[in-house]
Amino acid sequence: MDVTCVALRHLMSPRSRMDTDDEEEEENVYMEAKRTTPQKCDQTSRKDLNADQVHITPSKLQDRACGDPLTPTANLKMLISAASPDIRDREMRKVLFRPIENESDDLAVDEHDEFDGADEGTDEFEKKPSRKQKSLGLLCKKFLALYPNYPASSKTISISLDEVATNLGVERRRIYDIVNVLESLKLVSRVAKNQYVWHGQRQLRHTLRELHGLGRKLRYHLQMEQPGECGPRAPSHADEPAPEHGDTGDVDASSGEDGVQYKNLLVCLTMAYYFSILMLLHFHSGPASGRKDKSLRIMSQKFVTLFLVSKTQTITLDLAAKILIEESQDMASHSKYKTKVRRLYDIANVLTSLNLIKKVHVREERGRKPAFKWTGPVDFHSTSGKWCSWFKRNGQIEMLRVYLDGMGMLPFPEFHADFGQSMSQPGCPRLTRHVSF
DNA sequence: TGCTCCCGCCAACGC
DNA sequence: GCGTTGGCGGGAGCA
Repeated sequence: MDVTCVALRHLMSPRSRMDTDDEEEEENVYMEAKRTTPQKCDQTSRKDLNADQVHITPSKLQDRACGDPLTPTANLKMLISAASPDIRDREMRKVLFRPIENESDDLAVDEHDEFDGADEGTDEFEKKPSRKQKSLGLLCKKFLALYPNYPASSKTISISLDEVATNLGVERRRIYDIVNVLESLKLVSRVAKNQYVWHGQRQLRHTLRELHGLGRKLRYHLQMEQPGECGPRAPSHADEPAPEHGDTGDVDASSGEDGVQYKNLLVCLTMAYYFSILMLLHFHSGPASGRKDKSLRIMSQKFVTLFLVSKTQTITLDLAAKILIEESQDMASHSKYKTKVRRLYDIANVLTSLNLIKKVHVREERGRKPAFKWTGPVDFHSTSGKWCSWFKRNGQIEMLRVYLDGMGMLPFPEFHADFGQSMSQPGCPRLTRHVSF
């Protein structure tokens, strides 16, 4: 594949760049490709240059991307770009914003994905864009390139679906597909008709922790271990184990004040337990009862949850579809199954663009089977010890919140806010006195 | 041939 | 009524 971008170290010596073709460079190319302007350079013609020619200010080629390290100006730009995420993003947008119809190969820099090779041929303008060029995954990459991964929390980035659809040269329907999946991971949230707010991956780990907690609660992990077994059981709380995060070991119940705190802690945990049941009922509303329950958003959350509770973190679409069909208690007709799988492909494409999963193959009795492997963060589900310090610092209310958080019971940001607000109202601690056990 | 998934119809939803 | 949202499945591209 053509090397399309340079690593920083090459800025020190442009000539060495042309001589190198090792894996490290490839890796840098890949990492940088997400942040810098993807470029397609005529590598072969450049290799033909001799040493003297390299030192001559090169003529500006029509197709040469502005970051081409052969020109001093471009070198400067690249240096600035490397130092400034904003500039990198802007450069990225310049390329990605081109309508799909004119798109040829800019995203082919990503050698790790399956969009590779979508750019072959020189007379792309004559051709109808290929299926790959119009894929949801590629579209999602373009969408993601519009916004920073980790925006400053003080900055609100609004997304107008109409504008995005126009900019990316696609129908709004396709943007809905992407936005729904992003919304499931809280990378965006809907604020009004046609209007979303971009959060980026700021809350991603938190969201994953919630989903992981939910997955454990819903016993998805048991189904992942026994794929041949029947589908998800309705959440039964009668035999629910004690809360995993209820580690009270750090609390000294023997001393006077701490003893009172300890009792309050138990009250809180009891509340939390019953509250978590209520939240489960809210979040996991059982059989698909309406349009909303079947939405791509929910399906995406459940799909991600399956990865999070899976030991191998590898799931075939087949298995995921089966679990999800069982869960919604649809009759597992072939048609329903196919539809579910289609949607999972959509979701998987977006998750792949987010680098949260990647496509792999698993060996089965009847040969290889396509599957997806989780490649996203894995160190998201440890809250042990955390809530005890919270307890000491902020009292039981805040601790309760952290506990629920650890259980995956605070599914929505607005709920965090509401919860925090309502629980901090004067007199709120009285709530604990209303609970007897 | 089976897998993958784009595309757009059309119904639910909400103002 | 009309614009928005999104479920759904036909069918075409691709390996």
